[in-house]
Order: sequence, then structure tokens, then C-alpha cells
Amino acid sequence: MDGSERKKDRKRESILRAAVDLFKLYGFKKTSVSDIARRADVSQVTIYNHFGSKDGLVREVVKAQLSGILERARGIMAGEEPFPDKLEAIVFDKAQTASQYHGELMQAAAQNDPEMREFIESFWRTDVTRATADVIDAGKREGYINPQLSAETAMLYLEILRRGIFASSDLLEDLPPDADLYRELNYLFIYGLIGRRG
Amino acid sequence: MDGSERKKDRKRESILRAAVDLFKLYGFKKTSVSDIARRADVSQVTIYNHFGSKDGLVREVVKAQLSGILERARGIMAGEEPFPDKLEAIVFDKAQTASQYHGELMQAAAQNDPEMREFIESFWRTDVTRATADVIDAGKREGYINPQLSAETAMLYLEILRRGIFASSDLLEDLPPDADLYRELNYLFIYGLIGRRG
Amino acid sequence: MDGSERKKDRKRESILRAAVDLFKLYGFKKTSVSDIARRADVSQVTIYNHFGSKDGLVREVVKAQLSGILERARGIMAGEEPFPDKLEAIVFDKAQTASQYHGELMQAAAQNDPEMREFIESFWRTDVTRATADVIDAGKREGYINPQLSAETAMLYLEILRRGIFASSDLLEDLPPDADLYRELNYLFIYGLIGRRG
Amino acid sequence: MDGSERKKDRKRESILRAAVDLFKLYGFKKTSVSDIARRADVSQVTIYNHFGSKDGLVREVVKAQLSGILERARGIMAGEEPFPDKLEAIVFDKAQTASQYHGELMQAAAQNDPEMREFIESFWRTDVTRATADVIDAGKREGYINPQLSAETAMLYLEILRRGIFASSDLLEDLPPDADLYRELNYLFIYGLIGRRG
DNA sequence: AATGAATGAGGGTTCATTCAT
DNA sequence: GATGAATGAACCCTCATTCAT
Repeated sequence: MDGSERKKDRKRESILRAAVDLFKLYGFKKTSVSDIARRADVSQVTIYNHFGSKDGLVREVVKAQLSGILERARGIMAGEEPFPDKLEAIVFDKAQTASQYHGELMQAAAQNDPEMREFIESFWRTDVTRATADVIDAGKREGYINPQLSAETAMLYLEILRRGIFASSDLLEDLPPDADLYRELNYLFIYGLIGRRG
Repeated sequence: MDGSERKKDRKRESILRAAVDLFKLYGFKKTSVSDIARRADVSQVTIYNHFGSKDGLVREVVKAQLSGILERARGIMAGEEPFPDKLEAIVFDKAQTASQYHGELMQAAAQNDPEMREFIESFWRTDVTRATADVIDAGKREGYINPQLSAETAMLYLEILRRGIFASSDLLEDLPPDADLYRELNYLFIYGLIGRRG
Repeated sequence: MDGSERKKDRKRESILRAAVDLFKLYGFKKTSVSDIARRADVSQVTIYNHFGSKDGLVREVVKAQLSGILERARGIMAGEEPFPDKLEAIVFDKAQTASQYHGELMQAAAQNDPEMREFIESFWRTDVTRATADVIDAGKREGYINPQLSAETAMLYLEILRRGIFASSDLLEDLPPDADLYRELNYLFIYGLIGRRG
Repeated sequence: MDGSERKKDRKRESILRAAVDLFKLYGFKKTSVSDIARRADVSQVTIYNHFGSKDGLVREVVKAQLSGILERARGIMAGEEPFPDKLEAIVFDKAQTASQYHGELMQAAAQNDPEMREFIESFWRTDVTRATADVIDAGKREGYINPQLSAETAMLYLEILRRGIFASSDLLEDLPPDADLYRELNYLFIYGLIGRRG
């Protein structure tokens, strides 16, 4: 039935949201299933009925997280802004910039779960790589990326920046979202420490 | 007695080393006091006699870790190599590039422990800031850093790079330590995505 | 409607069969209602609609089991074979010789269920006693049972044999169903360890 | 130290006894670790410290149980009574005649524990077989067992009797320990249903 | 100073059962 | 009558910590 289906989905969403929130706040290990249940206003068992286990839950959270990041990145790249703006939007993707819980999550997801490991690796190998390659192409086309720079190195650099920003959210989170600092950092990404010359 | 003192210190060191090893391998939460005791070949209670609690232990580990990083950075800055080499050495500090256990540790240390939070913040505010400022000064003096770049932004950039590299150790760990990639990345840090022109 | 009735009965049978199978395989406590539902291809709730509770289900299983044993025994006694063959057929009743799940079942059925306890005891007192008495009468009539042996003792002996064989199914289950061993054991039941003399 | 050792052993014994009692009363699966802890007046965790897991506990219980039975049997065989008395003493071993919890225990012990399975099988193959062979030899020597009876069959018969009595403890437990019934049953074991003739 | 033994609190998970449709 | 979804209670187990020696 429709009502039941929708209700079930609502509970599912509610659990997922609660899980994401608490994982971000306290990390994966410190968040208990009972905490999640309480926050989602749901019985603990309902979580098991939906996701099978805590690992099953984190699996879904990770999948949703990864897809979300990718989707947003694609949306940004499809727009018409100049490259620096796109770069800024992608690298500073707000939704993921929220404490370094991500690493722990990924680790937890991959650790005891070969299937998940495969999923993550494949996701990285195909989707992320392709998306990042698009970014780099755009940058080269618009003259913001040195055409001689190998795609491999560029991708690694961007990844380091993403993760670094991600892991520095404690330093950034108090800034107003329109602070000049973002622009300046973005400028650094493109022109380096040495800055624009001539 | 001297022998007793030395023996005591040896136990202390043994516990610390065991803790660091296991934290790196399995993370802070997944490492139990009993694990550490077993690896250090010591009774659990001995750990409590020395460090008071698990949090007390992690406090010491963090202090040692931070001091180590700082000391190495100072050593590097005191040398005579050109700025790019120094930058590379500092940013890629091998000893800390070892799984992203660091973030979890810091979080654990700071979370339930105001004293520790104070220590870390003060450490950051004084020691790290000062050291990073030294790096930036050197860079400016040698013409590798845009003199108009504010110290604040530069420091943030360097911190982002450090943490990003740290969090990307999974991508870097299979590389030979003399790979060109390090040089290329370092080049990117200085000259940006746009590269050296003219 | 007839079709609905028959369908309902089919579900009932399907549940009972699934329960018996799983109880035999894994025991009563280790078999969950959800397991039974899955094997019977039925919703858990259907089991409750039919039997009220897990205990209610086990009650029905036990009743069916007991009636089955009794019915087979009566069939055998009604036949024309000589007494030793009848004895063998009854004591080695294949259908119940299938792991010692039986005891657990009876215990579970009787434990929290006074009504069931009453049923089992009455069943024992009337049906089983009567049937066993028939066996003994036949044995005496054909000269295979010492006429001076009290019915009480003889019945107890037969019951011990039945349960002993039941509980030894692990030792017997690999034997071919026509093995000499069955005859030899049966011979022992009649002639004892000392054997036929003279 | 001596005091600590003795205290530890006392706790160990206390736990074992509580476990045996409860297993006999309610069966293995229905007895929770917390029940055992409460009855032994000990923290649950102490049970884990001593036995590692519930399965570990049942392992020890089973080992103790088996060794006990064997030891008593050997003691009996070493005595000077005539064979029928020995047979009675062994087959009706009181200490094990206490509900059919035994089967469930063995099953639980062997199920998830290859090491235990090995232990039980080896125990059966060597100790039990040898002891039973001794019984049979004594019976033959004293003329109570048909010399032509194969050892295999005789052992199986005795085992069936043991288990049958074991599983019939509900029928026997109300009898006074000196009841004639025991003698009569024993008589049946030796002379069979047909009784002594001539 | 060091230890073996013991523990209260809490974690993930399963189960028999009920509710709403 | 049948079901999918949801649940409270209970279970096995682990952990950081303390007690007695």
C-alpha cells in the first residue's frame, strides 16, 4: 500500500539522517545504535529490520554520501560559471565539510566488508576519477591549468585539497560563508604560493 | 634506586609505544586497554598506575606526537637547503603520514578533556603558528611566496596541505619515497595549477 | 468457501511441517518463529493467527507427533507377524528416531503450559499405557515374555528401550535399515545379555 | 598467592556448580549467563574471565561431567561385587540421571566447536569404549553375558540402556532409591523379556 | 610499583509478539 | 485471513576501571 510504503520510507530516511548527524558529531564507533534509534524516534529493532546491522547501516550512509558528493559535483560542472568559481564550489563542497568523520566512516565501512570495499574502490576508480578528469579538462580549456600537467598529478592535488579542507573544517567552520578567505585560498590553488606574476 | 627508575621508565616507554602502534593500526576506540597491556607485556593496572586512565594515556601519546612533529619541523627549518626542499620535507613529514588515526586521536583527546583541549589549542596557537610563520618568512625571503600574501592565509593553506596529505596517505603509501610525484606536488604548491609562466 | 478452507488447511499443514523439520534439525529454542515462517513461505503473523503463540504451535506439533507414534504402533499390533517382528517395528519406530529433539520438545511443551502437561500425562496414562499393555499381552501369549513379569515393569522396560534407541539415533543413523544389528538388538531385548540357553 | 588461588578456584567451582544445576533444570539454551552469575553470586564478567564465553563454560561442564561418569564407572568396576550389582550401579549412575539435559548439552558443546567435537568423539572412542569393554569382559567371565555376543552389539545395548534410563528419569525420579524396580529392570537386562528358564 | 581477579555499564543483536492496513 | 512494519525484553559479550594482595 501507498501509505505504508511512504511511512516506511520516511522512517528509513529518518534513521539515515539521524545516523549521519551522529556520525558527524561523535564518530562512528562512539555512536551507538541505541543513540541513533533515540534520535530517529524509532525502536532499535527497526534499524535492524531496515539495515540488518550497524555495518549495514554505515554501508548505506556511505553510499548516499558518496553519491551525493558526486551528484553535486556534476551539477556544478554542468553550469556556466568560469572555472575558478566551479573549482571553489567543488573543493569547498559544504555538505561534506563537517569534521573528519568521513575517514573513520570509510574505514569502518571498508574494514569488515569486502563487498563495500569493492564498491568504494570501484566508485573511486570510475566515477570520481571521471568527474575529476572533467574538472581538469575544463581548467585546461579555460587556461587555468597548465596544459603540461599530467592528469594523474592534477587529480591527486585536487584530492589532497578536498581532503585537507575536509579535515580542516574545525578551522573553517566559524567563518562566514562569503568570507574573502575562500577566494584567497582558491586563488592559491590556482596560482600557488608564488602568486600571479607579471 | 637507579635500576628501579630505569625499569619504570622502560615500562612507561613500552606502554607508550604499544599504544601508538595499536592506535595507528586499529584506531583509538577499537584499541582496548587490555590490548595495549598485552602488547606492552604489562598488567592493565600498570597502565593505570602510570597514566591514570585511558584518556590520560592518549593525552601523553598526543603530546609526544605533537612535540615530535614540531621538533622535526624545526630541525628542517634550521637546515641550509633551498625553500622548496624544506617545504617538501615539512609538508610530507613521513612520521605522521600513517593512516588517518590522527584525527580520531585528537578528537578523543580534546573531547572529554578540557585540560587537553586547552593544551592542544595553546600548542597550535603558539608553537605551530610560530613554526609555520618561520616557514612562510623563509619562503618570502627566498622569493617563493608572494610577499603580499597574508600570513594568516598562507598558514591556513599550509595546514590544509598538511592535513590533506595526511588524509590521503592511502593514495600515497604505495609510492616509492623518491617518486617524482612528490616533487610535482611540491611544485604545484608553489606554482599552483596554472604553473610557472614566462 | 471450500477453496478458502482447503487453502487455509494447506497453510496450516505447511506451517506444521516446517516446524517439525526445523525442530528436528536445530531444536526448539534455536528455531525462531521467523525461521518457520520463511520455510513455510508464510508471514509470521499467519502463524500467530493459526496457533496463537510459539508455545501453541509446539503444542500442536507434539500432539500430532504423539498421535502419529501411537497410530503406527496400533497398526503394527494389528498385523499378523510373530511377536519379535512386532517388537522390533515398534521399538525402532523410524519416524521418531531422528535426533533427540523429542525430549526438548516435550519439555518445552510441558514446562510453561499446564494444559499441555495435563494432555501429555493423560496421553501417557491412557493411550500409551494401553498400547504397551497390548504389546505385553501379545508377548506373553506367544511365549516371548515371562508370564510372571509384572505389566508395570515390562512397560517401563519397553519405554526405556524406546527412549534409549531414540537418544542413540546418532549411533544408529548411519546403519543400513536392514542391518543385522537391529535383529541382534531385538534378540537381546527378548533373551537378555545372557542369551538363549539350552 | 595461596589465598587468591584458593578464592579463585572457589569461584570457579561455584560457577560450574551453578551452571550444572541450571542446565539440568532449564536446559542449556534457556539458561542465561546472567542467571548463572546470579546463582553463583558472581558478576557476569567473572564468568567470561574464567571461561571466555558461554560455549567455553559448557565445554568445561561437559568435560567435568564426562570425566565424572567415567571415574565412577571405573570405581565400580574395581570393586568386588558380583556382576549384576556392578551392572546396576553403572547403568543407573545416579549422578547423571537427571532429566535429559545431557543430550542438549552435548549437542550444544559439539555444534559450534570442532575442538570440543573432537574431544567428545575421542573420549567416546577411547575411554568409554574401553570401560564398556571391561564391563562386558567381566560379564562374560562370570557367565552373565553370552560369550558369543559380539562386543560391538553388547556395547551398543548397554549404551542404549544407559541413555534410555537417562531419558526416562522423569519416570524414575519419584522412586525410592532402593526400590525393587531397579532390581527387576536389571534382571531384565540380563535375562531379557523371556526371563530365566529351566 | 605491580599484579590477577572482579566488576558496572553499556554495546550490538535476536526474538516472540503486536499493530495497522 | 493475511501481511509488512514495528517493538520491548532479553541475550551474549566487551570495556574501562577498581579492589585486594
